[in-house]
Amino acid sequence: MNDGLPPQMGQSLLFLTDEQLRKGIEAMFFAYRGFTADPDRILAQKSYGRAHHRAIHFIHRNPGTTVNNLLSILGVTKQSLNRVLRTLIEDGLVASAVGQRDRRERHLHLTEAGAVLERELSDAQRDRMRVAYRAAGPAAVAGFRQVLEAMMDDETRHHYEAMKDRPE
Amino acid sequence: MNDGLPPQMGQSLLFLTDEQLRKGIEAMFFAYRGFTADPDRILAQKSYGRAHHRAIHFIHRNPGTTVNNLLSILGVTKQSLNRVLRTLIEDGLVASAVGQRDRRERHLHLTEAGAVLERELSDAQRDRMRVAYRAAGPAAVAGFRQVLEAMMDDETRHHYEAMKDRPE
DNA sequence: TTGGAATGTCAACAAAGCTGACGTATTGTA
DNA sequence: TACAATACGTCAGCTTTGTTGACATTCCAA
Repeated sequence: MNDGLPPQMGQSLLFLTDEQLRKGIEAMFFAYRGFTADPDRILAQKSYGRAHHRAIHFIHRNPGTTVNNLLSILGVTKQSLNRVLRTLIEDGLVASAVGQRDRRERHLHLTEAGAVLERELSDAQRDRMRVAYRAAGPAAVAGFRQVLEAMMDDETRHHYEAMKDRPE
Repeated sequence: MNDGLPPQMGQSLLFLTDEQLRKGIEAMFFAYRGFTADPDRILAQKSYGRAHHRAIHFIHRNPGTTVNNLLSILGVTKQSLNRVLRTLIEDGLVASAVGQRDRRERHLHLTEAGAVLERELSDAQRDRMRVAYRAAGPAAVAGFRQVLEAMMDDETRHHYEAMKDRPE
């Protein structure tokens, strides 16, 4: 649609044509499918879903997080999270501990079994990521991260940056 | 976990540490939420969902596509697609035409009303994409696309590339 | 001590995926 | 020309994961 750009526009803005943007949109859609494919296969075997994966991931990254905090990271309702959390607690993958300072709060941790599953899932997901990173190279990876960060909502980016540099 | 790399590894592979990969994983998760947020708001007003958006998008990109082809692009079952397609046809956004060469096939097109909604949705999604692209710059965008393409499944990448350079 | 915040639970519902089975029209082939 | 395969649509039923709304419990803090 915006092809046939005026020549004086030069090459520098070609990446902002509708066509380029559309390619980026489709790349996001197709890549996200690959991104979730490997964990999905593991989860299906254990009758869990993506929601369980997300809960496990962010509890692992934020050990001792409260339910409310997890809620705002994941961006779902407490009822929805609660259903997932309940099965994880019942199955002994997540431990819920009453808060010390504020006993209304529940602090969440992975149990050993939970950590095992977390590792299995993140290994699978990292493997694909590693292949993609290696194929694209360090400069591409830096660009990849830059664009993704710029795509986030402000509040979301806040969450992302808050746990950005926490070493494992 | 893979921090404290041996010095002989140098800087060149630092982007493949578990920590870097994890950041990429979280960036994908958070960015995808932003990626879908704007269309989702528009769709919710019209009681449609993401599945409708995807169907509309790919019918727009592949006018005259058959149901089977759309199925393999979207990677869902025909029952699932059919439910969405039926409402779009009933609502007059999509037209289904019996094939000329093979009368078993149905060829799908957007109606004018369908094209209007497509434009509204893709405008919203492109706007966010444009802001992100502009913030990150052309080099970052190239890297972004490279990594995403490397993340796709082989079959998926095939679909992606098949409609890659079709001008609008 | 009372109001409000944090948490949890019950019920009901919707979107969107899945499997399996079946019907119909059409096409290609033996 | 029969018969098998293909393309599509549909019915029924199930799952995951999201949503609202209503309500109870617990507990901090004014």
